[in-house]
Order: sequence, then C-alpha cells, then structure tokens
Amino acid sequence: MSGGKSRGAAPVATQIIDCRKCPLRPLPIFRAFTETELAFMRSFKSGESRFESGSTVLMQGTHSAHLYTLLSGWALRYKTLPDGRRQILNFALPGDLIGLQSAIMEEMQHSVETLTDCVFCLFPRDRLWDLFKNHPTLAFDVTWLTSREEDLIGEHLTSVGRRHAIERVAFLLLHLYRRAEQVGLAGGDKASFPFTQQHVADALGMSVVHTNKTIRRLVEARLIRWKERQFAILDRARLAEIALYDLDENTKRPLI
Amino acid sequence: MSGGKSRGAAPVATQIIDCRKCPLRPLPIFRAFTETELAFMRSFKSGESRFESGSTVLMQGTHSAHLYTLLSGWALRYKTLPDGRRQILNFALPGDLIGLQSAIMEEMQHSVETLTDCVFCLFPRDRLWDLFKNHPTLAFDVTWLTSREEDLIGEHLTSVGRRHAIERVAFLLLHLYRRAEQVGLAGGDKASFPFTQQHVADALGMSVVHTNKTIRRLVEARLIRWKERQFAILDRARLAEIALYDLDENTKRPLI
DNA sequence: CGACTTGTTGATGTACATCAAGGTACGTGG
DNA sequence: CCACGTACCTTGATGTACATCAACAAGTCG
Repeated sequence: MSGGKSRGAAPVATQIIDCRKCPLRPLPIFRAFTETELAFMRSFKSGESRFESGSTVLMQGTHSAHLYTLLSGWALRYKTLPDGRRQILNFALPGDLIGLQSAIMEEMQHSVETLTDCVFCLFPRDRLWDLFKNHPTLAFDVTWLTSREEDLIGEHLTSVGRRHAIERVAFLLLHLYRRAEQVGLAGGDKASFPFTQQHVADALGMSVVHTNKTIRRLVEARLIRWKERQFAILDRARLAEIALYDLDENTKRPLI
Repeated sequence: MSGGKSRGAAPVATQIIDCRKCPLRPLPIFRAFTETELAFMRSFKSGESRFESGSTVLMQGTHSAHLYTLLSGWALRYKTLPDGRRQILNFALPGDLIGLQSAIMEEMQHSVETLTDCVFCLFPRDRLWDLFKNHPTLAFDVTWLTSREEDLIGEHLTSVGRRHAIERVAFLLLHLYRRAEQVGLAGGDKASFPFTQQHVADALGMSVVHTNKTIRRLVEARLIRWKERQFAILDRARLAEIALYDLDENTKRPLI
C-alpha cells in the first residue's frame, strides 16, 4: 500500500539566512514585506534545519516545539490509517508553512516527510503568540496560508472523489508543475519531479499499477514525458482539458 | 451525480441575538470568552440572516461582503466540476465559520448550501481586519478554526482515498453523529439527520446505489438504524472499529 | 555479486458504477 | 376524492474501472 522508510534526520543549524535576504522573497508569487515585518521575521526565526531525502520531519500524533517553513526542497504531508494504508494530503514546496497544527493545536494530525534534501526555517512555537499579538498583518498571512491550504486539500478531495483516474493524474501533474514553476523549480514546460509513481498513487487513492498504466496513456498520447524524475509537459492545453483544470487563477501570497 | 435545486434565499434580519446571550456559547465544546471579546463580537456582528432549507448561501466563484457563522441548522460546503459532478467537502453545524475564503481571499472556491432552515450570524468582511488588529486572541481563534477545518477535510480525503465503501460510510455517519452531539443536536445515540443518501454519496465519492447498499449492510448488521431522517447508533464500538475511527480526542474550540 | 527500488506489462478478480424497475410517501391541481 | 408528478429509497442484473497478483527489466547500492 505505502512505502515508508525513515532515514536519519539532522536538525543542525550553521549559519542561517537573514529573512531580508531570503532567496524566495524576490519571486513574483510572494507579496512584498515591510521592513518592520522583515525585522520581526528575522527575530522570530530561530534557526534552520536540514533533513536529508526520505526523512520524517513531523509525525502524526506527536507535538513539536517548532513551526516550520520550507526553504528549499520538496516534502509531503500524509495521514496513515491504523492498518498502514496511506493517503498523501499534498506536496510541500518552498515557501510552504509546515507544522502549524502542532503549534496551534495539541498535536499533529498528519506526518511530514521529505522527498529531497530539504532546508526548513525554524520558528519557536511559543513565539507564535507574539506574532499574533504584535504583527496582525503577519497573523492575517498565517490565516491566509491556512485557508489556501484548506482549499488545496479540498480541490484534491474533489479529484479523488469525483475525477476518473486519467483526470486525476493529469490534474495532479499539472498542479504540481505549476506550483513548482511558481517557486522557480520548473520552467519551459520541464521540471524535476523527485517523487515516484507510488507517491502519485498514494496521493490519488489509486494502486501503483493502475497509476503506471494511466501515466503511460498520457505519455503515449504525447501529452507529457516523464522519465528518470525528469518531467515535461508536451501539450498543456490538452492536459488541462483532460484534468478539468482551470489554467487561469494566480494570486500573490504571503511568505512568512 | 448531484441534485441541486436552489430555492429562494431570504437574508432578512429582525432582532438579533447578543453574542453574550449566544445559545451556543454555554456548550462545553466552546471555550469561554472574556467580556472584552464578547463585547467586540457583539459590535462585529452586523446582523443575522435566515435561509430556508435548500438555499445556496454562497456560490463558488463569487465574492461576498460577509463572513458567516452558522447559528442554527445544517449546511454543507461543496465543489463542482465543470461537467456537474459534485463533491461535498464537509457538513457545517452550528458554530462553524463559513465564507472565510471570500473574506480573506478573492473569491469563494466552493459553494455553501443549507440542508435545513438555517440562521447565520453576519460579520462584515471589511471589519475582519479590525479583529486581527485589535483582538489577537480572536485572530488566533480564526486561525485555529481554519486549521481544524483543514484537518477535517484531510481526514475526509483519507476516507475517500483509502477507506473501503463500508468503512467510509461508517466513518462519516459516526463523525457526523459526534459533531451533532457536540452542539446538542444529538444524544442518547439518536440524532436527526437532515440529509439524504445522495448527500452521503456526494460526500464519499460514491454512487447513490452503492451508498444505499452499503448503508443497508450496516443496518442489517444491527450497527445503526436510519429511517425517515432519524438516525440511531446501535453499536458504537463496532461501528468505530469498522470505520477505523479513533473514538478518543475531543478538544475545546473557539466560537467566534 | 545479491538485494532492493522503481517501472512496466499481462492475466485475473472484484468493488464499485450504471442501468432498470418498482415501492412509498408526499405534494399538486383537477 | 383521484390522478399525476416528484423525491427518496430499495433491489437485481449487468458492465467496467479499478485492484491484486505475478513476472520481469533496468538501475542503484552496499
């Protein structure tokens, strides 16, 4: 059903990036921050943490002292049923907020695992309140991000509940390609996809075998190419059509 | 696939309830508010709105001047695909926040429809900023609620993606029963369920026919009873077992 | 080198969807 | 009052989109 290894984690911090120099911030997808906001973020950030590919960053049912932001790499969030079946909720890309649940509620309701080597920015959970109290614009951003995340999962749910296999696969691949594009990890209709067909299956509620056959159909129809982690879109319009995907829509978002 | 009628809406306000006298607030599931918080909520609340059963309260793609809280009744949130297939994201019960998306982002990404006659509390969208700025505890609550909603949808996604039909149905019914119970709409293992099997099907990504057959299995196994909108749990432990549902867990939550 | 991960493909099985028909309850207008 | 429609539930027959099983190829790793 799933495939969960869990190589070593390595939360070590060396020299950390000043939020003012954050490499993500210049990307057009992120809104501009004021100097005050940047100063606070810098003081809020308590460190960075590196995890190698395949590490479990947060575990369903546990509780972390930190809130994270993904600075570089790919990760994923998933839930597991008691008997091991696994559902990937979504993929995390640079700029995504991770572990808010454990900061705001009692414990994590899902796990987080890296797909590549990753760097996370660390924010101490107990200073989140400070953010809400003294930086309402940032608090608003946190809510915005959470609300957007909720919507993404809802879109995903609609896929799994009501789209056919080929529609689902087309949708997910297109979705991930576009998200990667927004953070500079894709371009020219090509992207490096660090996940396997098993991951796609676990995200779409399908078996690996059927996932494979479905992907092959898209490849044979010359809509995509995907080999050795290198992904390419050959016919975006047709792909979007199959996916019932709306190619418009694109809003600026905050990067806390 | 779906079944969407849309009777008339009637956003009329007469005398509105003071938040200090909110009938929901005393319920043990909601956290206590300070006098300051209550005073602000009262001033934030701009009215009430009644919708009869089957009304569309908010429409995917539109934009509302208000943020809502469900005061009484049942509603549901759903997305539709361009060709009409419909996925119910979740059900809304008294105390639930509705339409935050349209308040915080550009437009609604899903629709909201009432299942019974409903009363909503109205909050003007443009004063939400005031809440974030001057009432960080409430801002925190909004985030909390959003984060919890995200988790519920994630749980739902796990159901649709990885649970079998009988597990899904058991899970949903148990889940809804417990939520109803928390807001005083159920008790003694009995509840009034205002939705049809078509709704269950649209929530679980199944056909009505198969939903019916699955429900019958649960009835014939004497785990539940469900007739004429009257629902009863006969064997909660067994039902939870089938649903792979964790009967523990129960946290206080805010009611903004 | 074997062990393992990932992708691929065909054969078979099954959980579900679709189709079809009928039953009950409710409302409507004649 | 009945005749008629409509909403919802129910059940059996049939079809299919998917899962499961099995086997193998190619690459990687220790």
